Amino acid sequence: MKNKPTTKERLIQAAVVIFAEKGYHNATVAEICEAAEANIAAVNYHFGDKENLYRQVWAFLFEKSALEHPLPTALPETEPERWLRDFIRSRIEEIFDTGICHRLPQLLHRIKCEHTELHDFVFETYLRPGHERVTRAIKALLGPHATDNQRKLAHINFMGLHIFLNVGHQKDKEKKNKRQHLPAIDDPSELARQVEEFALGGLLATRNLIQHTGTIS
Amino acid sequence: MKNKPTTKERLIQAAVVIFAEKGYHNATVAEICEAAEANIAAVNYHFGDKENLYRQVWAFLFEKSALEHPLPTALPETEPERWLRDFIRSRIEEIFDTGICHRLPQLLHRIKCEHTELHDFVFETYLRPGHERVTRAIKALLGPHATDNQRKLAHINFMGLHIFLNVGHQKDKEKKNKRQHLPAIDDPSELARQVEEFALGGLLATRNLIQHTGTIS
DNA sequence: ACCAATTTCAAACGTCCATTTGAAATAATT
DNA sequence: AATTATTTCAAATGGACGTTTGAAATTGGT
Repeated sequence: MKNKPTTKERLIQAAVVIFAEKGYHNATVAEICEAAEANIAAVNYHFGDKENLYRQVWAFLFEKSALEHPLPTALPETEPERWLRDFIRSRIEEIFDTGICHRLPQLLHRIKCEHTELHDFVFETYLRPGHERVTRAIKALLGPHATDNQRKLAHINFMGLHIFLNVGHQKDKEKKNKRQHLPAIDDPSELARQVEEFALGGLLATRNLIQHTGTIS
Repeated sequence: MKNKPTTKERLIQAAVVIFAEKGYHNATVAEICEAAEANIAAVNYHFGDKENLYRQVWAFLFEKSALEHPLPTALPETEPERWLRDFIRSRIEEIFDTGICHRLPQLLHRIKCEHTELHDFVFETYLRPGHERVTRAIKALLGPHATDNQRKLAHINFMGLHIFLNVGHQKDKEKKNKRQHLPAIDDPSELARQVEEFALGGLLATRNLIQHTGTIS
């Protein structure tokens, strides 16, 4: 009852881990094949080239994580504050997922660092829907007086929180021995709570700023 | 009255730009030498190797930017809110500096992406003092009830704002044609104002959360 | 058992890039 | 002017890595 996975499957599995830990450029085809117990030529045979393997890894991982850590179901416009809180929580649970799903934000962290068209491909293919729903929630929360520029900046500030948290977490994973940036995460839920609070506090303060200063036009 | 800079100086100048735009690994010695109008062997002759050139670039840039965009002078403990606001403003002015100084956050953005001991070197050599003063300001602002973990997380959230803003700004610079993440920055000061407001709003909300839920201990 | 298609394999190829080398050119010293 | 030290230069070296190749091994169908 071994049912050893096919070479192709083993390559994907190995590539998920190695791409996530080292990024696209620093990962070598040789080490992926070695980890998958496959020949050096296996990647090119089964996937054509390294880049296509990378795309398959994304497809595999994203599909998996979208099931376990989906976007909040409610409409972002109706209860924007609630929606944004749930969104953050989902992202943080994904970061600290103990299964395979934490490889997705890890991979995301990596790809943001390499300038390649792969980044655009990933954003357009996988990230845009979530991005647009955040946009709508923030628009609803800030109210009709906010300018597009103010919304964009608030969006950046909002997203920066969990994304940067992810960066810190990835760094901590890399160097287990050294001093850690993050608190020990005995309880991701409590951590998520604090990030939620910071994010909403920031957004509401932004709303106040906008309403009090008013805008020309 | 030409007074053409020495080869060594030209190499540094060229390397600042190229390292900042492409990062350490993607920048080649050949292109740096070409931009500096120097021979391919010039880097090794004047600096020993590529890595050492990189360190010299940091020393040069950091010194320059520390003069133009210094940390706030006040003690972080006395008026933490004021100090943190000034800190953010200084960082944002640096990001949008129109001279050479914007290369520093750009370089910082790059180095965070490459896993190399250079990152640790840079942090320990240049960034630690600023880091510690932020720590103290946040500690003062959150009050004595906050746990170390809560402070660490608040610190991450706070720093994430301008760091992630920098990331977005760098991305926008890379692909001028494509859709931009950030608002057009006609006025960095107004942008800084909104980030300040978000940051302090977030921190104060965090303080409220801590005081209301209370901590065991 | 035989043939054809698929998959695996070790070796080789080609490219990119940091670094070295040793000679040539230039500057500094006497 | 002659000698020495410094700097520049083109070419070569060597290593890393993605990809190709063609033969060998395995699998599937009849």
